[in-house]
Amino acid sequence: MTRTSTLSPVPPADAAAEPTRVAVSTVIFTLRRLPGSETASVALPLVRRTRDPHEGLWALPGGWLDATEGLDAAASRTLAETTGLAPSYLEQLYAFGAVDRSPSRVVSIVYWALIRPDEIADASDENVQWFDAASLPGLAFDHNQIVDYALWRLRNKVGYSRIAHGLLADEFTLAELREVYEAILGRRLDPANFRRQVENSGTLIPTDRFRTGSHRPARLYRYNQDVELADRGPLDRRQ
Amino acid sequence: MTRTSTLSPVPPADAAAEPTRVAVSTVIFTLRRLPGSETASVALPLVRRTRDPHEGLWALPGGWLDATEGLDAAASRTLAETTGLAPSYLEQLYAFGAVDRSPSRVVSIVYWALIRPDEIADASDENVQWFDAASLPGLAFDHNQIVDYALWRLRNKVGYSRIAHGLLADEFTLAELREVYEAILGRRLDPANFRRQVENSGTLIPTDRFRTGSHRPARLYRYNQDVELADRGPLDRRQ
DNA sequence: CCAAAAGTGTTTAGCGTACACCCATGT
DNA sequence: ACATGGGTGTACGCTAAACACTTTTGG
Repeated sequence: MTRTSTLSPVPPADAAAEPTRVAVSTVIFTLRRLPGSETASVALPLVRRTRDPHEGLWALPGGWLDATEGLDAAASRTLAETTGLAPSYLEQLYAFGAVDRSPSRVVSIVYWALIRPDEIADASDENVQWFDAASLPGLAFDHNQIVDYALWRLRNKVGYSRIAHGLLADEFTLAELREVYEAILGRRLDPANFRRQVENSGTLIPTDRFRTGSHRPARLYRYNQDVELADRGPLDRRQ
Repeated sequence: MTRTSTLSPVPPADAAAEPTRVAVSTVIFTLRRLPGSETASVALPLVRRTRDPHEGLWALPGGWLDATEGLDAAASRTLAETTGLAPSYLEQLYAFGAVDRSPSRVVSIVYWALIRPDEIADASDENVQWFDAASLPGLAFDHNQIVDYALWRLRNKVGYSRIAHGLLADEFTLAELREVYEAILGRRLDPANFRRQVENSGTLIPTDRFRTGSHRPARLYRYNQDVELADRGPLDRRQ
C-alpha cells in the first residue's frame, strides 16, 4: 500500500451533506470583590441562550467562525458582539470536538481571556450576567467542563507568567497585584516574600507616585513592557 | 441593544456556500541515532503531498475530520492511514486557522505525539520519510511553523512532565532515560544529578533486572503507573 | 498614641549544580 | 590491569518560606 497525504482538495461528498461547523467561544475572567467579602474572587460573564439547543441555559459567549477571519479575530468579534467586552489578554485554550457535545456536529475553538475590572461597562443587559467562577450553575453543552479547564490553566499560568497584570490597571500597588494572585490561587501570600519575588523578577518598574488613602502610602508600579506578558501560542513566536 | 448567544442552530447561508473545513494533523516525534553519531536526535515522519495545493512538498500526516469521530480519534486514524503509526502518547497542540494558510479555508486541529523507536515498522513507502527535526526542508502550508511550536512544547513539557517515557520501552536504564532528555533538551546532563532527581520524583520503580553487555550492568526501571504521564488536556481530567 | 498596612532584615530548609570518588564488569 | 559507564557522597549557591522588626500614614 502506498500512503499519501489524505488532505485532498475537497472532502468526501457524503461529509458535505451535513458539514461540521466551527464555533469560537471565550472564557473571560475578571476579579471582583463581592459585597461584604474580604477577598476578591474570579468571575466570568455568561450569555443566556435564546434558542435551542439548551434554550434558557447559560453559555459561554461565542459564535460561528466567519469565513473571512482568523480564529483570534473570531474570538474577539464574537466576544464583543455577545457581551460588548474587549479583553486585555486573549489566548487559545483548546479545541473541543466530541461528537456528542452538541446535537449537530460542532467543533468549538475555545479561548480564554482576562479583562480589567475597570474596563467592564456594566451593561444593563439581562441576557449577560457575571457569575462567580467557584459557584456556576449548570451550563449549556460541555461548558462547565470548559470553564474548569480554563480555571486550571489560569491558576497554572499565573505561577510562571505575568498574566496577573492583565487584570490590573496600568499602575498598581504591590498589594493590589498580590490580591490578584491570592484570588486566582485561592490562598494568602506572604506580603514580604511576594514583594521580593516580584521585585527581583524584573517585570515591574517602580514609579514616583503613591496610592494614598489609608495608612502608609504604597508605591505604584507599572509593567515592564520589554518583558512578554505570556506565551500566546505559536502565532507571535519570534525566531 | 439586547445581546444574545450567536450560536444559532445553523450558520448564515452565505457561509455555507464555501464551508470552512476541519482537518487534523499530527506532529509525531521519535528518537533515532544517526549512523556515526554519538548522540540521539529528534526525528519526525512527513508525508509527500500528491495533490495540489503544494503537490510534491512534504507535509505533516493528517486528513479531514470525519463527522462521526472525535478530534482525538481523528488524529489517531489519520496518522495510521497516512503513516501506519500508532503513538504511545498523543496530545492536542493547537488549532491553526489563519485565513490564508491554505487556498481554501481550512482549520487544522494539530496534535503532537510520541512513539517508541521499536514501534516503528520501517515501511518501505517512498511517500513517508523520517526527517531530523533540526534540519527540515520547506514544508507545505504553515507546517514548518507548526513543527517549531511542537518542538517548543516538547522541550517545555519534558521539564515538568514524564513524557520522556513515551519514547522508551517498558523497561529502561537510567542512561537510556537520560539520553532521551539530552536529545530533547539539546544538552548533556550530569549522570549523578539526573539519577537523584528522577529517583526522588517517585515516578520510577526499580526492577530486579539489569541491562548487561558492556561494563557494569545497569539496573532496569519501569514507569510508576500511579503517576500521570502528563496532562492530556481537559478530557481526562478527574475532579 | 494606636492600628494597620508598607516595607526591610534574617534565618532556615530544600533543591539544582558541580565535581570528587568508589564500584563492577567486559576486554 | 584498565578503561568505561554505573552509582554514591559532599559542598556550594540560589531561592522559597517563615517571621521578627521598623516605617509611615489615618484616625
